[in-house]
Amino acid sequence: MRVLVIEDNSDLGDSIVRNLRSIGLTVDLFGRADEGAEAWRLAEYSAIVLDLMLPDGSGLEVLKAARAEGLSTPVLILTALDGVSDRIAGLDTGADDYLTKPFHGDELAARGRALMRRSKLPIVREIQAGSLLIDVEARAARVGNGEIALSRSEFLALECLARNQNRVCSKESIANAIYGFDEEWSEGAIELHIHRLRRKLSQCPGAPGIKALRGLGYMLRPTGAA
Amino acid sequence: MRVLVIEDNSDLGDSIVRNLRSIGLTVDLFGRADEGAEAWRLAEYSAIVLDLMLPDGSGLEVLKAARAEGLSTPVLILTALDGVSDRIAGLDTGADDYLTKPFHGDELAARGRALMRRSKLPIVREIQAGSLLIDVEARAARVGNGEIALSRSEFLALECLARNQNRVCSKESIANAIYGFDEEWSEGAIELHIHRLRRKLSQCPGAPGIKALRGLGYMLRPTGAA
DNA sequence: TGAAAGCTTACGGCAAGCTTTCAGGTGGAG
DNA sequence: CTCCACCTGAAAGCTTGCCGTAAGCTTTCA
Repeated sequence: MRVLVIEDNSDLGDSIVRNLRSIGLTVDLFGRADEGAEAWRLAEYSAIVLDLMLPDGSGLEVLKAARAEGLSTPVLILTALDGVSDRIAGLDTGADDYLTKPFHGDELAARGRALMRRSKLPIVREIQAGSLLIDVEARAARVGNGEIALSRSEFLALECLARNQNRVCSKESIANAIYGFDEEWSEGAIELHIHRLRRKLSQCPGAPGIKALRGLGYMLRPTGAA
Repeated sequence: MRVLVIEDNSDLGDSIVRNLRSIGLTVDLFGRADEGAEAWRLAEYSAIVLDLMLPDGSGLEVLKAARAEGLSTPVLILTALDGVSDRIAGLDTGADDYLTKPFHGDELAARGRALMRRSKLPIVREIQAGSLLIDVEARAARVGNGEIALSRSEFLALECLARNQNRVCSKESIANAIYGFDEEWSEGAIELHIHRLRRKLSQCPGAPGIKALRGLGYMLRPTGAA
């Protein structure tokens, strides 16, 4: 799941990013309103965190414009402690929730979760793929009783595959699940992650396998055998 | 457990903070009514200590507004010795108890404890994590019959982990359990607390372990082995 | 059969986490 | 007031595990 953060204060921005990442989200951070506007045209986000006080104009206007364009992603706005009017204006303009600065990291994570829960997107806490069960919240993958220890990248790749059962996941879409917007990545790295994932899955009897589709990508195969 | 203190006299405020902290609470201190009002919207407090004489208007009004918004946290108000009418008005407005200045630190602590005991909030007094039992009120951790001696920070960290079984606790959320709003903290310090906690837990056969999830945080593991 | 795509292994860099040490601070006991 | 025990966290060095490049091998397809 992918979240866009638009915040010019880099300390606060980093903290937000770390926090959201800690609950398993992939995060893109931008410091300016126009960059953010461009980003949400390019990628599909599950939620957006928007600071209203930005160096290049009010975040409000950008939000307004985006809603007019048909953006339906849930938006959480950040305002200064005393920006009551901003806050109200924000909610009028199409924000779904707000948070005043300063705030606790926990609070942000909780609001984020609530936001996504309320959104139309079906938030799946557990994904079942044959005998494989992925617990997104606990970041754990199980086959029967056995838990499979996965690294961050491996988990995200598997989650992407499991969310798209019987559909092909291109390397690019897997990369999008693992890496942020501006991070570089190579096909070799994806192949390597798939390789390590396969090795771990194969040690678990009954676990599904990953099939490669030449030129297209990968697919999760319901049963371990063929 | 976390407490909000709204008190403009900084000497008195500090004294209250020290006092409450000494009985194991995490405390946020604010000097103005509006700051306090924002704070209790943002974080979940177990109790609130509110001075009625504040520079920016009466604490009473703020309390009234908050109750109207649905705040159900127990509130303890502080009044001057001769502010009888204030006191009565306070209780009418939705305070749960009062204390006249000057007062003894002990008295404050005792009232605070009583307040939380009486609270309607579903405060969990005991948390079970496998063979580990945490008595929040008595600030004690037990495995079987053996009690584990923990420092304040260690206890709070463990409490945070135990409240979130099968979920990842980021270092930030653990820090939020230990430190107040404006206190600085370092990741190293959290790691250190976890380290000491682990050492104590490991000496107790059957106690759960703490698993590190690289880049995400920590998780309490139901059984010591596995 | 040759090229492209995918697979596998090896290796090194790097960041996260762990552990130890040390010093300052606080609180309680004498 | 002094002493002592304990709690706390900064600092430093060590360990671990993740990640990704690189290189060579295998498979697939034209």
